[in-house]
Amino acid sequence: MPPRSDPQLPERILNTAARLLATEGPRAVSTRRLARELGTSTMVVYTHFGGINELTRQVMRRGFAEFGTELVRGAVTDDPVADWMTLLWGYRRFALRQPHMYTVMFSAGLADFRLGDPADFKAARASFVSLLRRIHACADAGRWDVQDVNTAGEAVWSGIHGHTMLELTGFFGAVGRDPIRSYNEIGTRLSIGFGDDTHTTAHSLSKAKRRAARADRAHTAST
Amino acid sequence: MPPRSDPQLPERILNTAARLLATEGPRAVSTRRLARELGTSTMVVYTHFGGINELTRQVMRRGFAEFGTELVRGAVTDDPVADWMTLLWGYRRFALRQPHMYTVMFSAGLADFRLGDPADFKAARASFVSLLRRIHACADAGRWDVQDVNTAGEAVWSGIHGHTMLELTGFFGAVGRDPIRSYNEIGTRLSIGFGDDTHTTAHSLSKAKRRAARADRAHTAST
DNA sequence: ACTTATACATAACGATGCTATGCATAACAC
DNA sequence: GTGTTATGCATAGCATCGTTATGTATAAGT
Repeated sequence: MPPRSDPQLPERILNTAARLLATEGPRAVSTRRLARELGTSTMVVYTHFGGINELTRQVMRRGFAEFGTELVRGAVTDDPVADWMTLLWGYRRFALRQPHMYTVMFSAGLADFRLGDPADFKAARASFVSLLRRIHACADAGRWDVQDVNTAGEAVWSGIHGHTMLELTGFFGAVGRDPIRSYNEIGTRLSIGFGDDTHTTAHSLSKAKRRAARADRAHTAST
Repeated sequence: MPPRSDPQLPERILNTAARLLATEGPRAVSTRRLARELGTSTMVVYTHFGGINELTRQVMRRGFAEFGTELVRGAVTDDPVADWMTLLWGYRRFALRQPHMYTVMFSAGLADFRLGDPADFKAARASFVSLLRRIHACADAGRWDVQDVNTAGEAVWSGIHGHTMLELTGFFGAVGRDPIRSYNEIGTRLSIGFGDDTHTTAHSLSKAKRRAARADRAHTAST
């Protein structure tokens, strides 16, 4: 019953919104800007998404999917602590590559995201579950002594999320400090705090850093 | 040369802005809303502050001052780890009492704040320094083995900042988890990770929690 | 072929930050 | 005491934002 000149207009709106978010930040994702980019009117956002908030939620859902694949990427080896640290570096890599997306996902938008349907929240929680799995492996291997995996996961997530937010706001650059060094510190102290030996933790750390460097090179080469 | 009907109008603007931020959040702090509250025009914000960003910076400066006094409040005892954990609970207490202020201070506004004059940045860093002092005490007492106090401080700050942001966005409430439990976990694992004994850390933790409960009661009684 | 429903454009409302303009007045020079 | 000057403030307007009401053209159903 409608004209529907372009059957995949919703898809194009989503792509444009994601591109504008990545390149120019959240403020560039406006109904009028999208209409200008797409050659349409501002109404298309409301016909297909119901508003700018709902559109942002859809973009966030994509972000969480991409975030999830980034976190699962790392292989499972015989060194679960190194595997865990690899996930930590993957976490940081995603945030640095998509700073605007990460900021929207975990600060401004998270509250709205939570209020939506439970399916949305599960998308966000999926990335957290992959962290829990790595923690569980460390406990199973006898490296860590973890009573409650969820609590441990929340502590780890707090550390890497806080560091990421501080790094994205430019704190480390402003005081001339190295963010990699403190990121190492978080992983190291937590691993020891969970019961691992100091030297084996250091060994796992250097292993994970080598993997992270390889992953960085692989990405920069592919793009 | 000016009429200057009210010599302390800037002060009143600041007070109103701080009140609106605390009670209704950042979106309520607009030039038109301020003009309505104060019975003036929107121009007063520009004559006295140059714009809404500069006004926000001034409000943040106040926030950091209050934040600093909250963090220094705790006494220095013969248990430096307990003193450090007391600072952590004070950190959380401030954020929960002034959620909007904390959010502006450490996410949206921090970047702008950094770009201002160095005096502003020192105000923000002062609260960080009081954290470093507590860490130094733990190392001096032989409880912790810390190579670089700054790096350790950044790791600690990342943990408590990340946890605070997650709690303020409503994450723990959404999944039905206890934020106090994971906040304990952060302090405990980091303290052990820095080299402290597991049992003495637990002892210091319970000591700090008793102090925090007392501080909470003292505040609720005074207000 | 006619009816119906709907995707989209146009236009407008209230809100935002900010700027240009004008005025009334307090502070200065004498 | 008088005149000049500079400035705090109000008014009005600009561009932008999200959203809604309205009209129209067209694809789908009968």
